[in-house]
Amino acid sequence: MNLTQTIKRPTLHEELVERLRNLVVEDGLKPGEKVPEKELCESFGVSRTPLREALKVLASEGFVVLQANRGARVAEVTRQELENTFPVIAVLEQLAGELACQNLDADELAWIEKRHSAMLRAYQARDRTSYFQANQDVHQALIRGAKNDILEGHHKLLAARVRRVRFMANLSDERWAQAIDEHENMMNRLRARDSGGLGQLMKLHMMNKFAAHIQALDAQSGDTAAT
Amino acid sequence: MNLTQTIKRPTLHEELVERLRNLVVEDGLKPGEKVPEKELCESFGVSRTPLREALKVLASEGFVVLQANRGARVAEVTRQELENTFPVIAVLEQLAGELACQNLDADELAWIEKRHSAMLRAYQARDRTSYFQANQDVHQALIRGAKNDILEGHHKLLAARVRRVRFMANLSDERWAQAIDEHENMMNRLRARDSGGLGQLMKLHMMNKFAAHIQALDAQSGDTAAT
DNA sequence: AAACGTAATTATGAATTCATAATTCAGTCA
DNA sequence: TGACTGAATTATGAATTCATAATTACGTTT
Repeated sequence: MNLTQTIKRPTLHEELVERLRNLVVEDGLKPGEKVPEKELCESFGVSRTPLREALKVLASEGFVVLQANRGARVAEVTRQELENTFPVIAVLEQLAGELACQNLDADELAWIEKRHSAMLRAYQARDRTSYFQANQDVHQALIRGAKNDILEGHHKLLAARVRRVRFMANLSDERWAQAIDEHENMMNRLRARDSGGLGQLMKLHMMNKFAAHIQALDAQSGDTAAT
Repeated sequence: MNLTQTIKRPTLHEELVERLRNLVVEDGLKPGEKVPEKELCESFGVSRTPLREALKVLASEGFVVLQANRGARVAEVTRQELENTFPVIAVLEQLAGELACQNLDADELAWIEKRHSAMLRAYQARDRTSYFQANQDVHQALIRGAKNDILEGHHKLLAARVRRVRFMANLSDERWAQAIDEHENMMNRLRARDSGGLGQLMKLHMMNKFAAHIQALDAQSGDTAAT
């Protein structure tokens, strides 16, 4: 019996990092907005010290920007940043695909098959919410399956940063069909344990996804500019 | 004329992050060692608040480990971590190579040629220190040349984490010759602006380098175990 | 009324203080 | 002697305080 396990009591600032990051990622705080130290302190019931510690961490992760003597602002997600982030995520997914082929165990593969099926059903029903959930589950399981903490950690951070841009509405019928097709191919490569092939496909899948997003962004800003 | 440029006065904790990270990377604090808050405070002439803020950031970057109510320890570089980090660096360098081919300007290319030549000369003279410097310059310039801040930032962090392991002594004659050969090939691909080719080569170059390091590590620990 | 300058207010970075958890060190008993 | 107990000490996390920079509010001048 292992008695060394301590009671899981995360320190205050760690919890705050989580909650603040969520606030930023889930749009509780809008980009460019000033982070209201005082209000957050009382709403969380903590003093400024741990909150500010958390802000320093968030800043190093790129979610907020610190200005000397002017506090923190929620970082804007610029188009430039998106265009820089996407290819990095893509190569990380490529690596994840390669490693997952080698390291996935049977249980994990079964789970992925299950979520993949759920994703297909969601597509048939044109249920965007379920689709996105299942899709994210598949990708996450592939990353996990790579069994590489460093890879997982960096991927998670980058993914969180782009998740702030709400892409769900951007999914066109054509792109959706294409994405489904790509996922089918990925599953085939995975079942065959073709690591190079899966890696290539995942990278391509990501690049296609991102290209679609950028295109949608452009169309959007074009609209806005025209108005 | 741009008058919006502010006087570069970095905040205390930012400076501390730099200095502490350096201390860890450059081995001023040994892995596993407890981080002596008090001494560092007086040696830097600051109070605990900014120092602890810096430690939180270092922890999120993986250089130190925080234990609740037991302060910070310098993170150990485990073999597992090295084996996980290497492939991630490798794919980032691959991407950097691809992007650098597309985005390098003439000045940057000239600088790389210069440092590449210096590297060759250092090899002829078997001058390890100069070789490592020139080699690092080349790689850094290639990363910079990719013109992708996200890529650069993540690469820098990962590179710092493995730099803590002192590999210089591990360079065998065979591996050295091979590395030089790989660099020549890389330069040829770069001159031809063959982005896919350079990417492939850089990834391979990294994987070979890392394989050699792991081998050396094994030999070393084998020795130690035998003694 | 608009623009400027100055005082009041607020927000921020950093030092200090405080409560508590961890560690050290005696002293006790087997 | 050596393991255990419990008080003394130290270290740590978090709250509070403090000095100063930034912002706002208010008069003054034109």
